[in-house]
Amino acid sequence: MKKEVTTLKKIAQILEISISTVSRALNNHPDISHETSKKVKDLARKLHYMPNMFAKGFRQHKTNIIGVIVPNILSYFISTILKEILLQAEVNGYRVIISETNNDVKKEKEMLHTMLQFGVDGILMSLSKNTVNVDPILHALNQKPLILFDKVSNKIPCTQVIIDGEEATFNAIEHLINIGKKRIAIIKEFEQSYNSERRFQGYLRALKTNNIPIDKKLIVSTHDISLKKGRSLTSQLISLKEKPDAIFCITDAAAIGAIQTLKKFNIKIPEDIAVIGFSNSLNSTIVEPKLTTLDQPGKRIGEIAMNCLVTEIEEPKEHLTIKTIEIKTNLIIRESTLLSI
Amino acid sequence: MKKEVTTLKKIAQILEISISTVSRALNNHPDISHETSKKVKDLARKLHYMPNMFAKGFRQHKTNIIGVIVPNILSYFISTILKEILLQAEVNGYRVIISETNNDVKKEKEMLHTMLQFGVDGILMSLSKNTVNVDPILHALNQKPLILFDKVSNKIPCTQVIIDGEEATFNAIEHLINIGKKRIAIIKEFEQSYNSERRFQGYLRALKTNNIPIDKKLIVSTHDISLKKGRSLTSQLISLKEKPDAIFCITDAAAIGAIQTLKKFNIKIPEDIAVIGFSNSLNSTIVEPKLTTLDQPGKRIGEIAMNCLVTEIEEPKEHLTIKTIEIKTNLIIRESTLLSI
DNA sequence: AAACATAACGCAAACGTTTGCGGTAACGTT
DNA sequence: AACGTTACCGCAAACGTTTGCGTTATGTTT
Repeated sequence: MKKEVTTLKKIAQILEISISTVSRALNNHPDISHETSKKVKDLARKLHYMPNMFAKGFRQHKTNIIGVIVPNILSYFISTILKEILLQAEVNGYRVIISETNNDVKKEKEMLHTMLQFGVDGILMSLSKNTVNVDPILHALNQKPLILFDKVSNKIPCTQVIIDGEEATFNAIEHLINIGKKRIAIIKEFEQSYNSERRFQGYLRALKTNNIPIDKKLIVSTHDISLKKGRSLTSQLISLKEKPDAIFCITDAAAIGAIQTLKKFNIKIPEDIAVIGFSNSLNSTIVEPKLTTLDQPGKRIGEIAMNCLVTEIEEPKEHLTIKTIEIKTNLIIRESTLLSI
Repeated sequence: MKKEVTTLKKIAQILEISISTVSRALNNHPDISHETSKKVKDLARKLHYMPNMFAKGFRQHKTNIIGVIVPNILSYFISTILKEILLQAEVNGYRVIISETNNDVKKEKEMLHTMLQFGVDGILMSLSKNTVNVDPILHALNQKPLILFDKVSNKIPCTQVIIDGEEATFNAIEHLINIGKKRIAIIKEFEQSYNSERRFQGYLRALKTNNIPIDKKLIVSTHDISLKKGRSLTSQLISLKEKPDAIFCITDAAAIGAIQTLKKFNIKIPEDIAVIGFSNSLNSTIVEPKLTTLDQPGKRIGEIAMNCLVTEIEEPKEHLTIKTIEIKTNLIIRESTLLSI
């Protein structure tokens, strides 16, 4: 199992030169003659020399590891982001440690601590659902570059990368209005959800802009949005005296639940009630009718977040970088809002 | 940004004792008096002491990092495994570095190299689709504990954790036979896919056991199984003179494609043609009719793989551990095979 | 009282790498 | 001939931690 490991020392001994020369040769230091440089490199290759990352990281206080903390790895959207983060990390010569909080604030704090202790060069993080005390994060931010994505908080002064949910929702609602819908319901989360709240703002603005009165009965909220909640809240909506003629859900899962319930009660989609989701998840094209939804470009988020982080790591500023990058998104129109006129 | 960092040295200076004593105190070495031990620990806490992992790993040649290499992180099944790996890693005090190969053999080799160079304590790996040259993996296996899961190869002498696809498929096919199906088609991958091949063996055995002749026209293969391929291969199947009365797909995605095509041609599911998939993915309950499928307990795989690896790391043997752990799975019967008799 | 055991701690080396500084030789310049 | 320059290389310290061994003081046994 154990293998003889080649070090600079060994190479130096064989070649009868000093360790420093070997080190410099391998790092292309100009002080080394082309001849020795070549000898060293050849031997290093032959002996399968691998620099000991620990000695290296130990010396130069740089680990080339980036920590990523997300609530739930099972989410397709998150996976998309992770995929791109991994790619960009590789391109930039970093490795990635991933941790999951499962929306547990205590764990979130622990993971943050572990990562710092481990000496990551920077942190990419998506907050868990009920992070109220941001002190641990501020503390981390004080030590290493940290960037928030998707699930963010305006209480934390750092670079944040998010989807422009406000405008996205605005467009989606206007699309519903354009196809003649007037009683547009929304299924959302409670106020503490940043994303939900922004989407709700877009909903309100679209209605206001188009002079449609706001009916509080058409605004329903839940703590844990899901397919099941989509179903139950939809039952609630269609039992109203004045039914909605469209339902906007801040999540594809909820939208699919809505569709299932509507079909169960033989309500025609989109003629009677149109449905829009949010995410452009895989399921949105499997469900029938296919779901109109808002694309969530996870790739872009991952790409931007990672590149911002690398910049902050490699070009450290005196003061914290505070900026919010909002990524525009597209409405993908499918059968659930496609009126065949 | 930079923060004063507390080291053993600093604590030692303040307390006017030696560094070794501080180290031992924090590591609960018996040589240290309870009194000093307490003083040290108190001060350490007060100064937010964090052991420098690099100095530590450097000293004891142990990183407490485990490398995970998978073909594609976007797969729900893989995500499930990863989720459990992360959990078990945390429980056992390890951190996890994840890399994606995207089924690129060259990248696979690189990742392996990087991980070894980085000094991971062990590797968990799922092979990419077309890994033929296993030398790099053998080389890695020679240096550190390595365990394969899901996508494995019998050319590599190590612990392997897989789903018992043979028996699973056998059960699925027998289920089809039990509901009266006789011309059972299979949509699979070409021979080089280990998993596909094992499932195919189960298919053959089930037919043989039940004295059903094998019709080669009902066996279709592809290199890249997917939803689209599920569609096209199904069109191919239903254009046969003697149509199948059931289709078994080695993948949920392909099965959903099959369902879509069957519906398009107004073929009744399951009366005319029944469909079974493999994975119990999220989509399998969204599609209509809901898909009968085989559960893939990713959680179990992740759990077992991780625990085996930890054992191999912490209790090293002289010889390589060679064993294959096959996890049984359940048939989940849903509408796509539910004949309402 | 001598010999020994024990508890508690310090010394110093070691892990593999990087790097500032200094040194040597060879050459070119006045 | 004396000096400056350049190219190339080695010495040794440093990073923070662990650990074998040595040391001291104290207590215990004969």
